[in-house]
Amino acid sequence: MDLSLVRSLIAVVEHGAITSAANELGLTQPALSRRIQLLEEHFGEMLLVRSRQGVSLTEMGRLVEAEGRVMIDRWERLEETLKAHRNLEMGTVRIGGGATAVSFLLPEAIADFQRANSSVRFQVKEAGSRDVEFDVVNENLELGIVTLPLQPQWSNELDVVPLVRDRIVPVAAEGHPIFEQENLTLSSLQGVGLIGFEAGSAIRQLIDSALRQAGVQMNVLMELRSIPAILQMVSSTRSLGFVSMLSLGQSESHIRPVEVLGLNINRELAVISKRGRPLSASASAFAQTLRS
Amino acid sequence: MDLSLVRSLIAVVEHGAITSAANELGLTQPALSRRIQLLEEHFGEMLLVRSRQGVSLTEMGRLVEAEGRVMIDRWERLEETLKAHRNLEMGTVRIGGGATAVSFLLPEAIADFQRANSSVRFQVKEAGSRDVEFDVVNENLELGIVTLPLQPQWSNELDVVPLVRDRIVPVAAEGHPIFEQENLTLSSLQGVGLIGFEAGSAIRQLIDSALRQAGVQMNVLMELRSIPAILQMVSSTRSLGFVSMLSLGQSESHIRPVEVLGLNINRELAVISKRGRPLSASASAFAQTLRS
DNA sequence: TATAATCCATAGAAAATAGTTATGGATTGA
DNA sequence: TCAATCCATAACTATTTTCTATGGATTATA
Repeated sequence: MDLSLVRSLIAVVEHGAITSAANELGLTQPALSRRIQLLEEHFGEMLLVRSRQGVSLTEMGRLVEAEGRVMIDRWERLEETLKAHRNLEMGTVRIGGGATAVSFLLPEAIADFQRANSSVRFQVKEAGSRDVEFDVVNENLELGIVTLPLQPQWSNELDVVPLVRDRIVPVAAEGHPIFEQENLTLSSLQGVGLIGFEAGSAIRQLIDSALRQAGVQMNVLMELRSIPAILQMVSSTRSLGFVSMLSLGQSESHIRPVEVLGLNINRELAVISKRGRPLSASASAFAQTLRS
Repeated sequence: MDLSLVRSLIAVVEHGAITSAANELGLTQPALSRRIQLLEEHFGEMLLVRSRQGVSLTEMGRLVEAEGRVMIDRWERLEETLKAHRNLEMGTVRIGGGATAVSFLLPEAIADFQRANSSVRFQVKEAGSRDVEFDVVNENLELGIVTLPLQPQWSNELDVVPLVRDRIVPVAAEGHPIFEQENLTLSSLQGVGLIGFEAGSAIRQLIDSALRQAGVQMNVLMELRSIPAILQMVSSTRSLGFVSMLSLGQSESHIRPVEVLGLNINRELAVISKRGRPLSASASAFAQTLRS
């Protein structure tokens, strides 16, 4: 199953003689002669007709040559493909992240990256941090952006690179009565209506535990998955929401953070990848981009 | 460019571990380990991630595996194809012959042959004997059925197997006045109207030289290529034709040979093939059929 | 007609490659 | 902690490939 034997055959056919083909291949004539014999032995067929004025293909030789060219071409194409991946001229980055990461970190990072490497494609999956961790561990995703800390069971299956420190703040629409009050404290939030992330999500757990710790019980009116939906709801129902500062940055909305004394919910986002598994060239390059 | 290395990779992937794959392949673990390393070296990429619980593919490994399966499949298909040709389950016989051979020898022979080897295809070229010789010498045809003798210039480029001795006879339609005469002699043909083969064809040359030798001058009314056309003309114009006995054998026509004392035109048909060039299995088998 | 030249094949030696045995490091399970 | 189980490495051996040298056969040339 050695394509280089087929390649020898093709060289011989193109030169019409073993001797001159051997020269080109940097072999001696007996060596090349032997290689053709090996191929003939393998297929159990004469492939060349030898004569004084060189050689020519038999019918079976023609079949082997034609199919051999295809196989050699595929082999070379495969080499090219691998090279292209190395040079970031090809490739797909499979990355997952939570709502914040996918909506407010990735778009810019991907745009940056594609400016330099326009041929690399992206598959982005939005899911809860724990789901993303699962997918990375199971190699469905190469990279993930998740809220720390990791699930302990997987912490030594993953490589973790801290990415950004993020703050979760209560928000309300401009003109909401809460902006009238000065020196808001935690207890002022008692019983206030809240639009939250769905139960079980990492960010929701952070918020819940922070409020529980402060002894505040808020009134969860609604649970949503996406940040834009939450902001929309905050705006139209004139209730409170908790969202990441990252999601307030650029958008020109009338939603504004509410300063509450003593309320400080922080989280850390990190890039994860499966430990011990080398990243593809494109994923590796993108992870680099993310970190800067 | 060794597909057996790729095959090793695939075996390893399927077993999930080098050690057990090595067992199946009848190799030792270090040997198989080495083969994978060779493949990795060739492509300049890690293809497997090694860990305590076996190995798994990298992204690039996946590419190599997928493409490798295709290439190995093609290689095996090629082996099958050659085997099929050997077993006459495939193949094409390219054969040429003159009008008589193509119309009156080949149909039956091909039918016989295909009864036993239904998958072998035929490409039949009808041409003058000299053209057929040319095509066989130039390997456009594998076999030819021609009138002997060969063109001397090619006689040592061709293998010749005599096939059948054939007689060329004058023919006329039943009821033609010539059948009234008894003891026809050559001189009775003097000036008689003749439908003949086209000038230059082997059979025409035979007839011409036989008549010339006998000192008879016939009157060539028409020159045609195909035997059915000649017979048709003989019938409708009520003139004489010269055709091979072979072409009168089976057909139930009202054309009958005319006995002329002292007129004996014979020719020998032979199967030719290019000397020193092995016939394909199907051509070889068909040549065998022809001879019987 | 002989002679030289040019193919390809073969034989035996040399070189290169691939495989085996033996061993070690690392991780997992008992 | 120990044994077991992976894979990697090293040194040796076996096999395969290539090279050198040669010969047979055919074609061109003297």
